[in-house]
Amino acid sequence: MPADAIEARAQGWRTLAALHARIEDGLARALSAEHGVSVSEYTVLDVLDRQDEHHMRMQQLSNAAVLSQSATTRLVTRLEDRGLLARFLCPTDRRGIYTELTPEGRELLEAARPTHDRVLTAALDDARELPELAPLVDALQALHA
Amino acid sequence: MPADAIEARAQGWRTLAALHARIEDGLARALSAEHGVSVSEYTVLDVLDRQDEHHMRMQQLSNAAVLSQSATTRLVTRLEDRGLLARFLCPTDRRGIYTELTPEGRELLEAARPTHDRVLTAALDDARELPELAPLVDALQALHA
DNA sequence: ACAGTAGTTGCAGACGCGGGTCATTGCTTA
DNA sequence: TAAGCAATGACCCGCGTCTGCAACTACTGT
Repeated sequence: MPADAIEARAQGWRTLAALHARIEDGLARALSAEHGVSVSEYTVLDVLDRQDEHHMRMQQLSNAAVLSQSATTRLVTRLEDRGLLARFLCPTDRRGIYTELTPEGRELLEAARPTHDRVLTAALDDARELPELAPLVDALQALHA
Repeated sequence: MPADAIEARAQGWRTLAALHARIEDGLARALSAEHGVSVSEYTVLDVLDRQDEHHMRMQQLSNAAVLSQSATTRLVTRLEDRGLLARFLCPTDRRGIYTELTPEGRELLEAARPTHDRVLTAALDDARELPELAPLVDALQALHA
């Protein structure tokens, strides 16, 4: 592989990392301030809600949130303590534990989603103004158009 | 703004976040295992090396690494303690502090860069196989082609 | 068939580390 | 004197690693 192709990849990665950091930071502040949840927590609630059966095993969850198994346990425990989701044993394999949103969890999610979308839009528009990030923003828009 | 445009942005963000997490995780493990530096630390070394004058002020550094001022101080201190970079007073404004790579730092960076590039390439190729990430990977490639 | 045993999987707890925030201090510059 | 830059320390949080425990699976020999 030619050297400039590698450099192009590295540069792409730096761009992606920069954009990610900006968005993540904005989301973290807004979600925490307005709804008391971290980005990971919001992600878990969101993923659970999008799930067909509305429940998941811990491992799927940790995969979706890109967290370690241990971190997932703690995150779910936090959310469970706040009454936002519930654990129940998997009937067919009692090692497994399902989690599902409670009504309170769904309520918070629906309250937080506008915040999430607003901040995300703002962050993207913001990044759109920076010459080094603008191309990636556009590419992102085009992905699911 | 139409609802499906918002959903498209949200989906784009989830894709970006997922790809970012995968790459970051791979880089973190490899850089830590093979060279004993975190991604933030590598980033700082790399940014310093790319700099025209090969030195930067703390604030620029914290901006580049997306860290708080406090975290930047601690990070620089760690690297300084390991002899990888050095601090010196900014001659024109003695409130400012410049940091620059030491020969050891440059050495480590040059040893680590192949690791970085290898893992990055592998992570991208890996993501390229996943249908939900492939389009973004391609878009990233095209950015700096 | 069946009990025994080893290995695997799913989750939770303990520990250390790096990061964020806030407040304070020491210089330096305007 | 007021404002700016960096260092430092206290404190809290959340994550990763490693370890442990319980439940399940698969293989073994009788």
